[in-house]
Order: sequence, then structure tokens, then C-alpha cells
Amino acid sequence: MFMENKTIASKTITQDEILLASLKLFSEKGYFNTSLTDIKDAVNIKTTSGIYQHFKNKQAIAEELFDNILDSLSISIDDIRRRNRKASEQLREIVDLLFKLTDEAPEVIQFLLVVNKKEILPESKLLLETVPFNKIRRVIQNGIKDGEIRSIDSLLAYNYFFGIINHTLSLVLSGAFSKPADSYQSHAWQAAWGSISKK
Amino acid sequence: MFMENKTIASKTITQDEILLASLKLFSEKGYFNTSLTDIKDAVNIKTTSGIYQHFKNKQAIAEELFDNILDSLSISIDDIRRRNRKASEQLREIVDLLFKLTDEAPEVIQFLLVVNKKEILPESKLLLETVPFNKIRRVIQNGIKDGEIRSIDSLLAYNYFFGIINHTLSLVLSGAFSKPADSYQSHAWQAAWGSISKK
DNA sequence: GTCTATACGCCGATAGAC
DNA sequence: GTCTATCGGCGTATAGAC
Repeated sequence: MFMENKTIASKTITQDEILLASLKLFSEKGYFNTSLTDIKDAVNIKTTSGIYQHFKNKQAIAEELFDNILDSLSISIDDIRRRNRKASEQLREIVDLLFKLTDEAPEVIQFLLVVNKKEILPESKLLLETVPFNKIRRVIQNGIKDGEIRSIDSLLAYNYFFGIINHTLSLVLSGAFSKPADSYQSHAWQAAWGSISKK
Repeated sequence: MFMENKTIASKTITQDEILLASLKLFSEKGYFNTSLTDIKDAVNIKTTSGIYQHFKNKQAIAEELFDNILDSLSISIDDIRRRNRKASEQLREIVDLLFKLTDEAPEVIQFLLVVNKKEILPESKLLLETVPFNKIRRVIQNGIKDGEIRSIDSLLAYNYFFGIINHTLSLVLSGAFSKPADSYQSHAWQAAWGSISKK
């Protein structure tokens, strides 16, 4: 899940290797500061030609990355919703996932939160309009219906809650917060949940 | 202030015209999707050569933009601190400024919040480390000292407060919030202040 | 599926006349 | 300060042999 590294013996380059290397480079240097030459070097082939065996062009790599990450996220959210009934519990686990990923796979969260999707893929949807984020909004809507979350527009609640969560993760990723994400989680949760919970 | 448009009669291109046009383009399409040719067209000169009369290179334009915006912001914050004693009042006015700018000069806030400074100028400081943001942190520190804001790390308080404020502005700028920033201000303020205020 | 070779467009940037 | 002209190079992308 979330594009784990597979150590492979063979020399042939797989699509996943390209994706993994690109994700790392894109999140470190940014999409536009990463050339196909950089990617080619990272996957250890001699020319950029090999990349075109797997992807139409550079954009297609980024597109596939977004798709994969959003799919993984969507599946995780489904799982979380299945295992928990209350919106507070579901949000708690989503937050847990995001903080865990920030420590264990920072490239994924960096790519998701810091990289500007619209700048790379101008024709694509806003993140907010993608499947996993719609699912999160539904969690919040249920929380409002059940009286756990105060009666405000669900997008507004999303905004306050993930404003705090995402900003916290961004500061960890930028190095402004020096400790692992993990150590900021419980306080960030309290602040975020406090901003939308009833009473 | 904040790079207001000056309608000039003469045909000679000024530095400010280049800055203004670049700011608009950078915030609309992103820095890397904007070529010097785009800028040249926007300021209505025939070749890109003219740009080099005023700026060493493309990066220098972005650098100057950041400097100017941060300077303006810094001056405004000084003014706000002079006119108000309490941290809550000072933050209130800073929020007021940011929301007003989002409606009246969205390019400025887009450039500040959405454009990734580190991707354009990898050697530059984090936004958080610049003068105006240090001043904001000092406002928060004073609020903690005076008992207005709860006793937490000032960076943490900054994080919660501006997590909500910035996320709100981002959603307005992205179009996810369809009304002007103005209409979200008072609720965003309440949520943000509520996340750090004592009691 | 990986290589060699190559094309080529775009973009950033410079020199120098006016 | 604006223009013409021009450059070098990088980065993307393709054709075709192995």
C-alpha cells in the first residue's frame, strides 16, 4: 500500500520503479525541477527512452502518481469507515493515517499537500473534488447529522479541521517542526477536533 | 501598497510593470509555466531583451516579488501593532488584512500562500523565517505572556491559527469556496482564535 | 525492453545597432 | 531603453537497431 518499495533482482525497469523514483524526486525538488534525465538516473537506465516504454510523457507519470495515491487513500478511508461508527473515531483514524504516512512515507504526503496539482495538470480536478476527499466530507456530514459536529456547512468544517491538520503536516515536512509528525499528532487532533466539535 | 497598478502614459517599461505582470502570470499559471515570452507579451514589448535591463534573470523577478510583498506585509504589521495593544486585536487586524487582500489583490495572496517559494528559490528562507512572519510570532508570544492565548509553544499556536486562516484563503482562491473571502472571515476568525485562545 | 542516435522546439540569455 | 539577431543548451521526445 502507498507504493511500497519492492526490492527487485532483475535489471528490467518496471513501471513501479519509475513511479517510485519520480515520486521521490518530485517531492524533493518539485515536478518542474525534475527532468526525465533525473528520473532516468534514479532508475539506473542509460537513456530516457526507456521511460517512454511505460509512460506517454512526463505529465503521465505525475497523473499516475496522483491516481495511485488517491486510490490508496480512498481504500484506506473505506476501511476506516467500515471499522468505526462515529465520525470522531473515523476522523481520528484518518488523522492517524496521515501522520503515520508523514513519518513513514513523507514523499506521499509532500506530493499530496505541497505539490501543486493544478500547476502540473491544469486540466485536472481540485484535490477536494476527488473521491477520497469526498468520502472525508461525507464523514463530516454524518458527524453533523449525528450531532457530534456543530451545525455548519460541511465544507467549512472540512476547512477548519484539515486547515490545522494539513498545516501541521506541512510544517513537519518543511522542517519548521523539528520532531517527527507523530509527536504533534495528539495536540493537533485536539485543536482540529475542537474547532468543529459540538461544544 | 501591495504593488498597486499605476496607469502610466509613457511607453517605456518600468520595473514595476514587469513585476506586476509577472505576479499576475506567476499566480495564475505558476512560475514554471510562465516564460519570459509570456511576460514580454504582458508588458507589451517586442522582445524579452528589455526585461534584462531590469532583472538579471527570471529568478530575480520572483525574488524581488517576494521581497516586495514581504516588505509591504511587514510594514502593515508594524502599523497594526502600533495601533492595537492586545494580541487578539492585532491578530484580528492581520486577518482582516489578509482577507481584504484576497478579495482585492488575490495575486498577492496566491503568490504568498500557493506558490512554492522553495521550488522557485531553493536557497531562500522558509516563509516562516522571514521578517513579517517573525513579527506575527511575536504577536502570539505576547498574547501568551498576557494570558490571552493559552500556554503552548508559539509556533504551535501559529500553526493552528494560520492553519485555519490560510486554508480558508486557499479554498477561496482555488474556487472551492464560491463567495468572496470577506464572507468567510468572521467564522474563520472565530474558529482560528478559538483554537488558540485561553478558555 | 534497453540501447544509440538524433531531432528539434523552446526558453533563457547575450551582443550590439539604433 | 528598445530593438534585431542570434546563440547555446537543456529537456522532451522519436526512430530504429539489437
